[in-house]
Amino acid sequence: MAATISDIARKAGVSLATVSRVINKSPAVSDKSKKKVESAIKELNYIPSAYARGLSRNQSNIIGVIVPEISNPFFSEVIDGISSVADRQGLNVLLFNTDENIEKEARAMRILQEYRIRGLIITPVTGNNEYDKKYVEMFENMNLPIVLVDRNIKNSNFDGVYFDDKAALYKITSLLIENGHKDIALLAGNPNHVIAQKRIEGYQDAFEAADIKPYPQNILAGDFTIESAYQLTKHLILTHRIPTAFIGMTNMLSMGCLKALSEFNIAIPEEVAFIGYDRLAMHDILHLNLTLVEKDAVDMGRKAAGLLIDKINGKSTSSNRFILMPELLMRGSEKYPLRNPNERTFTEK
Amino acid sequence: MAATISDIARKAGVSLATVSRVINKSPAVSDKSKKKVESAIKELNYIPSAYARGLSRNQSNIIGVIVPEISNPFFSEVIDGISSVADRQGLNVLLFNTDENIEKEARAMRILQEYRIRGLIITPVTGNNEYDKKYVEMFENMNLPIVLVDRNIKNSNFDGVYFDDKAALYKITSLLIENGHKDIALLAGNPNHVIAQKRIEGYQDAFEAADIKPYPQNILAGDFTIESAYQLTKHLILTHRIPTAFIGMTNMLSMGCLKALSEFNIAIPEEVAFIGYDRLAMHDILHLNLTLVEKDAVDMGRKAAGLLIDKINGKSTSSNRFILMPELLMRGSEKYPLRNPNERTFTEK
DNA sequence: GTGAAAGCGCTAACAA
DNA sequence: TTGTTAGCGCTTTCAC
Repeated sequence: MAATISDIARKAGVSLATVSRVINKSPAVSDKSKKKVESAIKELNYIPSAYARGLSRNQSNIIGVIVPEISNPFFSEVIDGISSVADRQGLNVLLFNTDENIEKEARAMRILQEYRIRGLIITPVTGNNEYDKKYVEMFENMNLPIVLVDRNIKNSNFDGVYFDDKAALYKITSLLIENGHKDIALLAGNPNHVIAQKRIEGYQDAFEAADIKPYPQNILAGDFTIESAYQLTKHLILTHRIPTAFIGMTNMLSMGCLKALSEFNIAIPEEVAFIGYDRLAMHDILHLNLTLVEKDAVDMGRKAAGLLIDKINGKSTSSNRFILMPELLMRGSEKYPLRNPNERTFTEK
Repeated sequence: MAATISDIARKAGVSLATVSRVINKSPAVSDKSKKKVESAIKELNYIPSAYARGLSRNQSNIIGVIVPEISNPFFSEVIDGISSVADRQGLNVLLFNTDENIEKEARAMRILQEYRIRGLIITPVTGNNEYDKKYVEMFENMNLPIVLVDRNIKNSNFDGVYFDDKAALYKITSLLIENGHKDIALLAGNPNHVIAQKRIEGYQDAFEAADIKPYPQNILAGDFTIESAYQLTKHLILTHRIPTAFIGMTNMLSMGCLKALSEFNIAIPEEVAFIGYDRLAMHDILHLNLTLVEKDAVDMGRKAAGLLIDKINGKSTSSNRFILMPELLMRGSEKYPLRNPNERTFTEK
């Protein structure tokens, strides 16, 4: 059995209260008592119980972090950012991975409440529109500081750190249009998701602003996996034609699309233009000088944690929502292609 | 204030014990009481306190997970594997990221002890040989089920899930030698680390077995970052010559090396052979058909969690150590190059 | 500067 | 099947 505070008190010849004061660095303790207590602590290798403390203070040091896909680099970087800030504040991170699964999410939320967490940082599972309405109730019932990351909940307005994806798509699309593109494919993920909808809007708005009609079949709908983007791109190449430009709506979708392009040896930017999301190590490594929207996940995590901590401390200022504006990193892959790859014939590998 | 068990008892007109029984699914409760309790729970939105339960049971449901670099895909996948298994067992994951920093690691360990965790899964910080000795004491003093992942501690023998990196390097190097290579550069990370040492041994043993003397300057020592591998490769190319083959000892080192090769437009496998670690999405995407050692991080995480749970349950079988044997994924990049890039002149970009 | 004692919310042994 | 009660280890008031 681990040593308890009374073991220390007995050993040091003082009361429980004094030991507690030493542990909590209360100034009102004589140096002599303090010394005695400290050496007893060392001797018995005493480590206070988070449970006893939590119970008696009726408060925890835990924040909950719920992500939908921990092995996605975006989220592991978000966690990195959160964890570094939380650490500095003496808050500990209880982590849950939902795998985009609503039941898992609900279970995680429940468990976190058992831990009486101080606050919650969550990227909610998406794709179930029915469920979206329940979030609002659920979150409000929890009566807990909550910060969302990257995904807002439909028809609601929770505090959080978001990225203006609509603006990003608008910017990307406009840039391409300015470069002479009209035939622009969009790897659009699952269009039932808010994520996708906002971005598609941005894409369409840019066309509208330029007074051009986009080809509806250029919006390649599927899900958010690499595989889906890969298949859709391949299908487009084999059965239709190759547009002059591709847009990857997320890093996963970009990867799938790039994979297909590479498989057919379609060169960027000589044969097609490409603009994606997120700077990935692989781009640099391969000298793929892609023009990109930069989305700094670590920073988003840090900001989310900062926001949460402010809320925990009641420092809820006017701005409890960060909406990060997209910046384009221009590297040339937006240019109108020199050659038209449609003159070649493509057959399944 | 959250509702407590006594609120429920009062509301349901039963005793605390009965409520507790219902919560813990004890069978010895009449249907009638059960119903009453359950509806009271629902009505008051009662959620038991993990602290009170932990204190009274003197036990937690938490396992600690300590990784040195959460944004490294290897570790986020390990966490993915751990978390999926832990979840199924009703264990919650308290996560710490040490950033390869010993102080942070010590702090994490301390906090985890405050939570009276059931067990610990850790990839210890490396690089400080002095400190390595302390681990043994520290871990043994904690008297806690501990499972290491990927890194063992020097001169010790902790349970864990390891990968036989020495065998991997032996296999890689032998394969290259069989293909006619003699001039093989090894991106070796920091040779003070156990990780690096074992692998260098494998490399050297393969040469010895083939009765060839390796060039000492082909062991490129630095640290484990992409940048370090990039600089070392670049330096080798500019100041010495280009070997016929490169080996990346970790995925990070491979990336740095590939980046430099790509910068000089040195083609794989036409001009140099390359063998790396870990299948990364980028390889597929870019049709870099690299021959690789496969290291399944998610699986290592799952195995680690399985091992830990067995230890927690006292099912410590004979094998509390997994040493995964490397498998080579052969894709052609091991071949002896067709052209000799040394005939070109290389200048800094 | 120090100590006694009540209480945090729950479990579990015991009694009924 | 149910209830009573004594803790679990700590914090915190209050009195000294």
